[in-house]
Amino acid sequence: MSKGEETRQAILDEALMLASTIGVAALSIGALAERTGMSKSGLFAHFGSKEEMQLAVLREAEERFLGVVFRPALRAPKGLGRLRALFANMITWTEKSELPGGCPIEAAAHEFDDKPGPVRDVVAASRTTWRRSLADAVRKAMETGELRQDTDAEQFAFEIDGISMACHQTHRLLNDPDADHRAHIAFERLVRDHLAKE
Amino acid sequence: MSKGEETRQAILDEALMLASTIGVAALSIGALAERTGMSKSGLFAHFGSKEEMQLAVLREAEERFLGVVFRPALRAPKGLGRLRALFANMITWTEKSELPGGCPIEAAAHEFDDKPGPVRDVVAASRTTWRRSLADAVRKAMETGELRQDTDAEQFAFEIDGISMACHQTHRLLNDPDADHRAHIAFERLVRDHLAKE
DNA sequence: GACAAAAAAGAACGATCGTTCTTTAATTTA
DNA sequence: TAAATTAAAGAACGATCGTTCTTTTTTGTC
Repeated sequence: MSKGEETRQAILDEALMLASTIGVAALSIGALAERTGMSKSGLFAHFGSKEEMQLAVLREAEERFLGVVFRPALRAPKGLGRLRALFANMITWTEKSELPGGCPIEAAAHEFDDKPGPVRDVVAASRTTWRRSLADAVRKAMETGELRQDTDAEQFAFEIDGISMACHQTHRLLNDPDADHRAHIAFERLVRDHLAKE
Repeated sequence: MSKGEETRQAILDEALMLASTIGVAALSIGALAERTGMSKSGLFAHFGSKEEMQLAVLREAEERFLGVVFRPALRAPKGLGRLRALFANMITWTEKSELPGGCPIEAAAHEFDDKPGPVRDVVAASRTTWRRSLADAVRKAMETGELRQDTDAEQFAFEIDGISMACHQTHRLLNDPDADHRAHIAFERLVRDHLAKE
């Protein structure tokens, strides 16, 4: 890894932590430069524009998300077990990744949902892909016969996402330590409602 | 209503629309002044500080929320009917209120969850109160015998909030017109799972 | 170790930020 | 309508924003 790539990675590490707490939209070149001990122009040169920096941060966040949430879940047995693993990883991923303020993609989803442009496109694509991954896992659990055949996989994914967001808000804004527990209760109710008769 | 109050209200009207699309944190005195056709200093004088302006916007948003979501639902029969009304109003309230970018409180909840201060406090209090209102409605539906006695009202409120957030994201970021429909399906599944045996 | 290439710093730009003054205009009260 | 009060404008402030230059330093290659 060349020196350039190395510092770029160091910048992104710091940027992710910062974006986690203040959001992607509020990321400023100056603040990030100060955090990394660089000059504004030196840091700027790595991206060429603020927008490119935001895109790089989101791509990095997505890669980490996949590495911490999606890929580890593939080791779980295909079907309901894997779906449970995906959900559990989804709930805890920011803590494991030392992102002190929650998921940057989730933050960006709110900041850019009314702001057309490349950043919004990347965020929307990321969430769409993730929804599809969840729905695929649900369908696998239908194929194994664990979930009912008339299960609506997209609806299932929709509800999982909702539980995750409620958990996030309950945990981060309302400071309720029971948030994760509530999330699991909600998830298991969702599963039970779609369980195939044994 | 004096001239001062009148323009202050006009400012808040515009501020809410703007906050709906760009968020409460991104609200700037200058942009708001331009939108209302006022000078920066003239507008500024109505609040005294940016933070006070943000607080005023959030208080105004909450008041409208209560006026569009909560109070109308009180006309529905106490119990499950009222709970359904609360949920339905919750889903559609920003459209009815001509807030083109969704709920400003919801936006602020994400922007300020890691930013201690009066704004965060107001947002957190608002969400807590709303959760409590939902839980109260659930308990009323238990008293009427419509919902099971062992229903966890706080858990119920948690899940309603999740459905609402998933709906918001599905609608606004993913541009899926089925979002509201999915939300209602999720809600009715939630209700059915807690229905008392007839 | 010399040389080319890459990385970082430094300085400056116009713009906008929140805020503070002073001055003018509009409104309310007497 | 005159006076007193309030509302709004105007100008300026230091700070920060993203970005563009030029210059210096560091890195990789022969």
